[in-house]
Amino acid sequence: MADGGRVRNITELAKLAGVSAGTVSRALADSTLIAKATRERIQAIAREHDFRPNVMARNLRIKRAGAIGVLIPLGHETGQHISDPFFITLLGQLADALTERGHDLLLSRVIPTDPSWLNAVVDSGRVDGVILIGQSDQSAVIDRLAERYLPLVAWGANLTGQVHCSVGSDNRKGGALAMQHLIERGARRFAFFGDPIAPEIAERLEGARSTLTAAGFGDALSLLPAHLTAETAHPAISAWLAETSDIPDGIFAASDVIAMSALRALAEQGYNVPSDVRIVGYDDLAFANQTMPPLTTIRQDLVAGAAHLVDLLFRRIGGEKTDSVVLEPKLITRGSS
Amino acid sequence: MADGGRVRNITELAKLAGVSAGTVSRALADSTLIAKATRERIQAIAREHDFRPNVMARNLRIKRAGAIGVLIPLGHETGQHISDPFFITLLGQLADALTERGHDLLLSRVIPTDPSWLNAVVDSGRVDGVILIGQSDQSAVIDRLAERYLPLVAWGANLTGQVHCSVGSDNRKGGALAMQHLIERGARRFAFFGDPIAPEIAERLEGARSTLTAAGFGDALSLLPAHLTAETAHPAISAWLAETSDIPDGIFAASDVIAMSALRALAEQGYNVPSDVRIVGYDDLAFANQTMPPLTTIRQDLVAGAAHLVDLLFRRIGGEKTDSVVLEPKLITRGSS
DNA sequence: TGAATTGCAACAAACGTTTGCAAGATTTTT
DNA sequence: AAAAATCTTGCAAACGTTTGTTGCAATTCA
Repeated sequence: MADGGRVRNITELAKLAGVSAGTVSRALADSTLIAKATRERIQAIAREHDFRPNVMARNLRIKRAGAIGVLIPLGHETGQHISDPFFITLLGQLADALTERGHDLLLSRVIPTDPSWLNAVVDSGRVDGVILIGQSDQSAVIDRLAERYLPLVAWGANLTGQVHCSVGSDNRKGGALAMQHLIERGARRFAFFGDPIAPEIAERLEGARSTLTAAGFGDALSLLPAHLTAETAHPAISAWLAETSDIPDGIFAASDVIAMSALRALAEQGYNVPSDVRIVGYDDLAFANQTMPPLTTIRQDLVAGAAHLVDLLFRRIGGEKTDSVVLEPKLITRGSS
Repeated sequence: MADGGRVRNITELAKLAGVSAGTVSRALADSTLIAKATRERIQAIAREHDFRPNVMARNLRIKRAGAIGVLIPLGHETGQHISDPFFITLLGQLADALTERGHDLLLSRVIPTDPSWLNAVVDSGRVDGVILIGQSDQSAVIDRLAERYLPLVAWGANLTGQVHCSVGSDNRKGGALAMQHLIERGARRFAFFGDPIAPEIAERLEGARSTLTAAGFGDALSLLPAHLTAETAHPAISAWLAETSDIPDGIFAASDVIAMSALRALAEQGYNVPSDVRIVGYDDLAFANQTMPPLTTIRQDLVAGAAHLVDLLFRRIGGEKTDSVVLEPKLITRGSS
């Protein structure tokens, strides 16, 4: 108690304890270089005055930042919002994993205007490493930085020839699984909802396409390639449905968010899911089994993904040159198909 | 281009430019104390070498942190997750508003074990101010800190006698609006889904109760007071519905997340919404008009809320002793009632 | 008892900035 | 042409830590 908050720095505390600043520093770090008696005395005084050493000064001296930058690059579409459930789910996992490792999470929603957006945060010295949630259309920029800056990992696609370390599911395989399932359920006219500008989405589309052609449905795949956020998906899909003459009976949505909007748009226009149209989503977010009907989807294990991201990042901070990780996607069958 | 990344600090750049470190510092800050010619020359060199001054050192000297701590206190229930859509929606808004003001967002999901959890982050000097998303059951702890630490604002309830500055909707009024609406739609047996341990929820319940008694339905309100997260709500509600003999025909859920789970549980047990049961939620999150049927709910304007939070915070950082803000809740009528 | 070892704490130099002050160079004024 | 005013830059002291080195006592050893 006493005069809580009086002591502003380690030197003042030292004066109070009648020792030098260095001794206080060591004492608070519980260093055995300081006699146990004085150590405990100093710690007691610190506790009494509710003193905590300034982290910034410490970090400056130590040459570490104590924080990890988590960036959400919104390259192609500024409308895409940080509150996208997918981002958020991953973010939550990251927050937990990072605090567990004693690091803070510095969140930045960044719209890459000039190509130095990434360097700005890296070179500022505020962070010990960077986790990118998604590559957007910035894969080249990321690669260029990755050549000189090790502690950087990204959620997303693992393209051939890619320099930077990524974690993501096997999107091609995921796309194949989804299409396979739709075919098995008897769908014959297919559609893909999603914007292949993002490499992940492009891969999902590729997987879907090749499965389709392999099964002999070569060109039965329509495309709604608009960039679909939680906000824009529903009107876009409604409009598309209205103007499309031959409604598909098997829809593969590039994300659960899109799938959910499709569910709603279809219901509004009087179609029944799954008897008229079957839908498969992607991600298996928390809400996927809350929809009506519950959503069949391709599961990406975000818990494992987040764990991988921070594990790889810390190994890279330690100097290791880690390889990318590709997670196995899994079909979760529910009511929508 | 050249040897990108060579220059590690301002002194090296100074050597390169043939000037002193101080001059470089001023030049990069575009201070008119430095001749325009040298200023531009130095800036050019800095650009060429892709140099950015170390933010940590700068902040230490300047005595500011350049970051705002955003804390999510999970007092009563560790199970509640950061990915709760409500938290996230607010978080996204905050991220935007803070970066706009040139501050980083330091995210912490904190489980208050000992009562110094708040002091720990405040006294560490890592942040210029703190925004709490929700008070959980820690109102007393928050108040105690608020007495000595000005730059602190919280989303949540504005209790009488409360010391700390808060932003939130008029929960009592919101509760009243919801109940009023259910009554008008013809409901006669009411239920409240939510845990009044959080002060906000308690106020919503109070508002609902007093409206009910005023309308002459004194004790027609059943309570499902379990703590309801996105994960736990559905099973809890399903169980409650199964064991309750006289199902209510008007449900007021303390949050949209709970309402959504209720929608699903009711559908599964064969009830029709809104003809059998009417439901009103709280929050008006993005997904509220995506449910089937779309959710009638009490809207909290989170965009305005977030704007208020950062505005108040920065005024407090500037030394002003601001008052709390109470937002007007608004009934949004949709298909579920 | 004198020398060698150990334990403890103080000193001071970093970490990479910013900024008040002072000094040298240039221009303006009288 | 000398004095005053103005520009421009360098110097050095902070900011609050951590940590290698040094010095002094107290202990152990021969």
